[in-house]
Amino acid sequence: MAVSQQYPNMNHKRKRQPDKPAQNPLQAKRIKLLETRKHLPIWPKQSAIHTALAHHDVLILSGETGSGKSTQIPQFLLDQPYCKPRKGCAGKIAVTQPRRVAAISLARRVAEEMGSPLGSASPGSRVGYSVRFDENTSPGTRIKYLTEGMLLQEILRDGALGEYGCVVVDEVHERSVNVDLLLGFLRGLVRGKRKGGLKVVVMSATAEVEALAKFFDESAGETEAMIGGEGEVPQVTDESGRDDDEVSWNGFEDPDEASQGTGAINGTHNAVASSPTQSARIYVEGRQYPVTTKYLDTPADELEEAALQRIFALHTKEPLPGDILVFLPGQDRIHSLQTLVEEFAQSLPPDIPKLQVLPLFAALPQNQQQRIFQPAPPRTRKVILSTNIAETSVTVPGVRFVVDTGLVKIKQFRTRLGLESLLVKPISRSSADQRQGRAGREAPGQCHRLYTKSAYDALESHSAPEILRCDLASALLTLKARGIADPLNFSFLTPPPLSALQKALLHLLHLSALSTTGSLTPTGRQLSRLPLTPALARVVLEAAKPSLNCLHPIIDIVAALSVENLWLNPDTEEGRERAAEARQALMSREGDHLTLLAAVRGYVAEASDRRRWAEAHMISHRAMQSVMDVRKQLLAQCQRADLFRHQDTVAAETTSSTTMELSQTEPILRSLLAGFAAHTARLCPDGSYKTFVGNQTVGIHPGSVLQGRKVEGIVFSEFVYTTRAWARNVSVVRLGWVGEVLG
DNA sequence: AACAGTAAT
Repeated sequence: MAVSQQYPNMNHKRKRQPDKPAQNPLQAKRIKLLETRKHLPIWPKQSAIHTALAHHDVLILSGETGSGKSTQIPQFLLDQPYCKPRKGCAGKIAVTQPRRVAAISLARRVAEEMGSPLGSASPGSRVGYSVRFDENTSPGTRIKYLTEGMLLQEILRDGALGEYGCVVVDEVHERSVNVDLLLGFLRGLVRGKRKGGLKVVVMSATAEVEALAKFFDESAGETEAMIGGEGEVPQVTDESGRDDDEVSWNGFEDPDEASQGTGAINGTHNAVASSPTQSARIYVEGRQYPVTTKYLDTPADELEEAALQRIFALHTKEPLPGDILVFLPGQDRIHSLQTLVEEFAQSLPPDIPKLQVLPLFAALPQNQQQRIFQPAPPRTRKVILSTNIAETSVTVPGVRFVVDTGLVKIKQFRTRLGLESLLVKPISRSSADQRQGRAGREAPGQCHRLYTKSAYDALESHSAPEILRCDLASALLTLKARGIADPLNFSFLTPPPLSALQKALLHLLHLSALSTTGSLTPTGRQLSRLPLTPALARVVLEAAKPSLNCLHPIIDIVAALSVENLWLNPDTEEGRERAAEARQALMSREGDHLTLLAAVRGYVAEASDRRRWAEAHMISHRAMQSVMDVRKQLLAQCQRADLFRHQDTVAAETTSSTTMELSQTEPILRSLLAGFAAHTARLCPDGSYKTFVGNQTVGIHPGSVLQGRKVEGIVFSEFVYTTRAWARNVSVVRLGWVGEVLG
């Protein structure tokens, strides 16, 4: 949760302090902020929280937007006995966040509230943060905000997390894969009675406390998470078992029932002094303005049409100020609604304020995304057409009206087919409520749902946690590398189907990350250290072999593959033609991977103005900057792992890109095959491509440079199902090479 | 003509 989300009134006018002897400005700020802190809903709960953690190892804290929990809880805990340095434990506090920006902005805010410098600014700084590419801590750090992934990395170094006396896990209701893995590890540490003791605070929006309490409280039985031991697991076999791709998830209990559990503490001193393994619960209310919610009487035939009507009804009836935020499933429908609204806006009578339509989605170039933060021209209402990016990741200012189509695009991994599908689906009730809340951040608001009340009631209470929707190979490798001998019996908050776990183990076996007995191989250990999917990490290791000798170009390609949306996606026909022309010089006949390599090399070689180079090639400068970060990190890690020892570095650095293509194309494509042997297809007489493994028909994605080409074989690093099965990021391979890797 | 929800190591 971003700081700005928790402090709707953060920009209130500050009272001038009476004149005092010269004061440290950090302390002056701290004293001013203290007044604001005292008015947060969480403030009066401080003693209840202390009592709860004095008697329990686990506290489940539920509270909605505006309670102040993300900033205040760590400060409340700081002077408690379990946050004192002691034998086997440095007593620090870790606070995990699902997003980097949230970790950074919360750390910044808490440092201000504590009157402390931030991170490495001073050795005495008591607040820091740690996110990928940006570690900002000092020897004095007592409170560390970090992303979930960073804490998992710390578990790799120290399975007991001896640095911390308390771990606070925030935004658990979002149920990212990483938070689910962390909860399993933390449960193991608390139950395993870690040396020095460990307190865990799990923070969530209200609904799921019952399931969380059960997870931490239920007797361990036979499925304890074991850290530090590498044992035997059942034989990995090729039988895929029953097909349960279509997982239905029951969700959590009703919030009303959940708050009435046996261990509940309702904000007073009545802590239940039961076994410390029993978790405590505290509920804290949020702080939001009221939002009036309206439904359709009958389902809409055409959503864009219904949205258009609602937007114009609001615009003509409601006085300014008050912008409109519309939730749509994807870029295409945002664009079509934008066209409709802009056409209609031209027919508005001159006495009515103007409309400014602003699209918002992650792939949108940064400068266009920034437009939502700029004030509209006078007598103009903004209409923001957004994907679910505005649900949690971006807070749009000025919104008083939300229009919700009730749809979202969801990625689901299909275990049996080995592909991801990206499909438009109805949102969950909690998602609908989250969207509704976006209307009440600055003033009382309205939410207009473009579906009926009964449709809302029929929605799933929560969306399925990511761990039920993703390829589990990466998660299982994470578990194995952190000493979980038998990941099939790991304590998952929501255990994935056995068939999905087995399929992932098999994939890891094929990548030589696991042995046939299921133990982690030296290769598997190396793969787990790279910040890549197991398949891409395997490609990197393959390229480092002396026989292939192409680590430098493979790092460039892999870095580009692990970043989304390198190519800008114009929304007009003319734009698409311009883009094709701009990219002509980078295009490789060998496919998308060598085209990506040419793009990365071109950008690296550009000495004067890289932003202009990116714009001229219709490439996202922001994406390219992250490619540079990933590339740098991979180069450093490969250096540290001594993977460059067999590499001909002189040749890689001095050869021009064209010469390189001739000499290194084959080893590059062969390296890709080592990670993506199952993502290969051959050309059939009817002109279609069919996969070698599974014999499925697959189309070359319209965005590929190989689109429309007929070659004997292809390898692809992404396999997605949308309107049909598509191969994305595709390269040309010889049938003989595929035969070699498939045996 | 077809196509890309959102995070993260």
